[in-house]
Amino acid sequence: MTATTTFPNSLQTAPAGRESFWTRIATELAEAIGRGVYAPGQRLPSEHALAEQYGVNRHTIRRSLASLCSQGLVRISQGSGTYVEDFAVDLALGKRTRHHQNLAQAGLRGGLQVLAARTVRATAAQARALQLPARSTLLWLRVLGEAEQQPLQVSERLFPLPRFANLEAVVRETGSITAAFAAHGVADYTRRDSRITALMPDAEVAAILKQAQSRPVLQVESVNVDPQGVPIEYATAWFAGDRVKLTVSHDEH
Amino acid sequence: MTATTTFPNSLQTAPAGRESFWTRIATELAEAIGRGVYAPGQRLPSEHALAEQYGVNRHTIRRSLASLCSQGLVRISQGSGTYVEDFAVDLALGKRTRHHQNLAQAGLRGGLQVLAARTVRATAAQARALQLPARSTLLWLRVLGEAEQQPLQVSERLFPLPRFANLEAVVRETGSITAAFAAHGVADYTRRDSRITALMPDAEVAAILKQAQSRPVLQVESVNVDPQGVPIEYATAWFAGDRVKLTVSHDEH
DNA sequence: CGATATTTGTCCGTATGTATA
DNA sequence: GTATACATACGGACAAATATC
Repeated sequence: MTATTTFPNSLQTAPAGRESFWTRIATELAEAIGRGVYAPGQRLPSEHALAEQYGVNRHTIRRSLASLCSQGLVRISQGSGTYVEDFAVDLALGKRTRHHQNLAQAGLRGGLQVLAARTVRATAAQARALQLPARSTLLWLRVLGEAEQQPLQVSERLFPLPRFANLEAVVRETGSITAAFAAHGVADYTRRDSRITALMPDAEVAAILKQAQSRPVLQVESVNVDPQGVPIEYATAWFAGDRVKLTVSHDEH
Repeated sequence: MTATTTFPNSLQTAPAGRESFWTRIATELAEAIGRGVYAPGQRLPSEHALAEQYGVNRHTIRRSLASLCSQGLVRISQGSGTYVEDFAVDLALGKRTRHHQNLAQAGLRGGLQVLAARTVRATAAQARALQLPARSTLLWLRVLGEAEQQPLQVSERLFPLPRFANLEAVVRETGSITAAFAAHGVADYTRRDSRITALMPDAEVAAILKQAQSRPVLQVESVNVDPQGVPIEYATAWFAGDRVKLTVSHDEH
């Protein structure tokens, strides 16, 4: 009963040269979902309730919801209700995790984009993970992973430096870590392990992921090794908690 | 300077029949860490400052900190300070995930505790996950997983009902799902897959995990199957994001 | 398991404003 | 100006799926 005022009940037909009611309501609902007013997985008010709330007929609300459904923002379930879609993407987390492959499997287009690059000295923990001497020189990349123009993850990746000197340029060109490794003679690589936790993003990560700082992120630390078992990458990735679900398959072995 | 009142400065020796100063301070600090007063990675006040704050000798504080360090809650670094460990527990997530085994591996004591139980009808999604007809009767358990008196996870678990009719009683007795399965003729079981995401807890989950509602949780959905591949459990677990890190090892296969 | 309430899906009809021929 | 086609919006009725007790 709060937002009724935006829709004057006196004029029941679409405004003259302006957009239609159902379009306006659809965008309002989409924005509310984006702001977290309706959290992922949560049920929207019933069509009847929304109709009353916006002061329009139930059919008008149905038109709006159908639009949101076709956009993939909500899932309509007969007899149950209309729910905010939990996750846009279901990413596989396994021995051979590849960003492009993951997206292709989900039927999405996207790639990696280098946001920043520089050379750094390894901290104690980083050096240990990469099995290098402390304070070794490393290539540091901040990389954005997108799918369908939506940011999915941002990651900070460290590579041993004499070996992968030209890596940044290749990643920028191809948008692929796999391709960059291949250009440096690493035809194949595997993920040794992944450490996953949930935390709140800092302002920078939240801004890059285009999500509210009050929404959580999945942090995944991982080490990739070449076929000889030599660590070649130590990465920390932050995934948009609302847009990503990580699936671990245990069917191997 | 807020909690000084609980420690009367006039009485400097250990209270008669009550717990010792260092134990009391240790639990207070642990609770403060749990409530997020001291965030993961943050440096605690110096031993000198804590001693002054609690009105005790620095050695008493050292005793408390040593205890917390042995419990894995803090990391003491000479010349630098005492830091809240980012994660108290590193849990393995694999084909054979067992709560007790996980805790034992981390050198912790703990178990499972049935908070609530009832029989429910399967929703469409649950029935699909368990490969059962819709609206099948299921056993529903809400289970708390603790380690060292600290809540680590709370889970909602669904079991097919004619088969596991007596499961609740055995779990209550033994504090172990594995034992309860064994009592029902399931000597071994494996996890088929896990779907992981980050989200904000509702008031109920936050209360059970004794964490602020503004701290994120890791949600893990999983399906366990018996040796014949028949689903026997569909579980959704919420882990305290600040106290748990999930490690996925990809070294199999 | 069954009865009942809730919620979405589909159909009917009516009216009005907009664009086009 | 008139006729036609189309999009939008309202009101009602019932069916189908789901939730609740």
